[in-house]
Amino acid sequence: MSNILIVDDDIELCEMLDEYLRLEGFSVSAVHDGKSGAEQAVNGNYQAIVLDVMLPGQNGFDALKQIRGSSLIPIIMLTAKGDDIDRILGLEMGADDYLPKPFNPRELAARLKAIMRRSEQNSGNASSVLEVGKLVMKPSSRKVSWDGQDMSLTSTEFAILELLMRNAGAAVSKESLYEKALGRPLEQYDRSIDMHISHLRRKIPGGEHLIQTIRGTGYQLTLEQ
Amino acid sequence: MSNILIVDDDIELCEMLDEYLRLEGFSVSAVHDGKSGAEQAVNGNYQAIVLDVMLPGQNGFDALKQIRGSSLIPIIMLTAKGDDIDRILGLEMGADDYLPKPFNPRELAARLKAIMRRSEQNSGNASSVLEVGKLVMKPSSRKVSWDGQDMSLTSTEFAILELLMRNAGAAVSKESLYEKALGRPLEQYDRSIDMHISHLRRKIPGGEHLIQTIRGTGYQLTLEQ
DNA sequence: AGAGGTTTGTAACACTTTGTAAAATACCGT
DNA sequence: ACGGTATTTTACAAAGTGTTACAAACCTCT
Repeated sequence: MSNILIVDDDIELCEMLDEYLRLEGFSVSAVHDGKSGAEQAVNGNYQAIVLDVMLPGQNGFDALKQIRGSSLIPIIMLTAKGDDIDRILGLEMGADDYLPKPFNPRELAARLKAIMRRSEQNSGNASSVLEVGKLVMKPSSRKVSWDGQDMSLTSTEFAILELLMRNAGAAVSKESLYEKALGRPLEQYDRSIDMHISHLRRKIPGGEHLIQTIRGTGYQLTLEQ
Repeated sequence: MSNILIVDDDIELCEMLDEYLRLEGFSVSAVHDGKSGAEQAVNGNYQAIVLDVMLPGQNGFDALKQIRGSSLIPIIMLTAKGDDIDRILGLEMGADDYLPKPFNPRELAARLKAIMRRSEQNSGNASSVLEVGKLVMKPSSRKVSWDGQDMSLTSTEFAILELLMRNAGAAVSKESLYEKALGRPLEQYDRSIDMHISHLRRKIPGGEHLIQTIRGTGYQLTLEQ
């Protein structure tokens, strides 16, 4: 059964969606402000979130950021006309899809199914645990272990390692490491990523083999040991 | 660079999209019927497909099915106004997204970026192993061994050897070695590939026999030992 | 076979990128 | 504001890559 959380202050809309989505085989809950939305969203009971941009108190963007801080749960944003689509879908915010109001509930159902299908495909291992050899990472609880032993990483090291693990076996460019892990573009003579890589290599046993340098390109996590 | 294939019989629309998507940093090609669309889509040169539902000859759904038969390339369907059912069908048939006509090109660009970002994340693809005689290469773990013994190659040497191994038994032109391994065009008096080949020959036991010079063309890995 | 031109092999050097220690700065909870 | 941690900058060493130069191999034409 797919549990959907709707976060919208329009109570009538929530009831209507509840009714329609139940017919489509979803199970629906609703809350009406961003703060409770963000709290509920990450409690692990839902498979997808429908999140309105305009909310009383904390707005939808803040809620989105807060949720993305600890979860990759599929999120559809309900936007007002004219909102900046690029930002909503972009890495900055990280929504999976959006739907401009007013919308047809059938379309919401279709998009919900689509993003849930995608996220199902993505997480071969349902519980969103990343595993590469003896390295195990749980992004939701921000824990990493090597061969069962917990290791302590700083948040930047964590972000970099997460990116590398999500692309294990393939090179990740420095550009995208800066962009996605540090949230800023790579500038000339900027060496921070190199420094963090250096630290990671030292912290992870066998790190110098695990994290390979692809000169002129970036870094890569090796798949086989 | 991201190559996009547009499959739509509306030539004006194609030109407009071409223009707009180029501004957004995509590289665009267009074909105008489903049959060529399906053929082009799977040739490996594109990172995403924009596919109209209404096409002369083979319609968009057939093309979609055909493409999905052999590729998981990201596909956005362009649907006619009003046909929710078609849209839903499209998503259930394995399109990654859809956009009802008429649409804002910005929205297409945003959705393209979104699905490409997703598919980039997904491709933790199975690690293939390349074998040519006693040479074994695992690109995902960046390891090469000769007769079971690991050898250490630099990134460029690795890239060149990978290309040669993927085309073992056939000549690989210097042009494509420069283009694909060094990521730049071959310029006059540029000898770097020759240097790297020289190093490779020295590092690989029996390298002078293994890597053959095809004068005036390029280099080739011999199949027999 | 030999002359003359072109392409390739490789050593030596020049330049670029990366590794990492250490210092400087930013950040955060108290 | 203070102390501790995290991150970025700086500086220099080490490794990798590109350029130059010349010798060797090859091709073409006579």
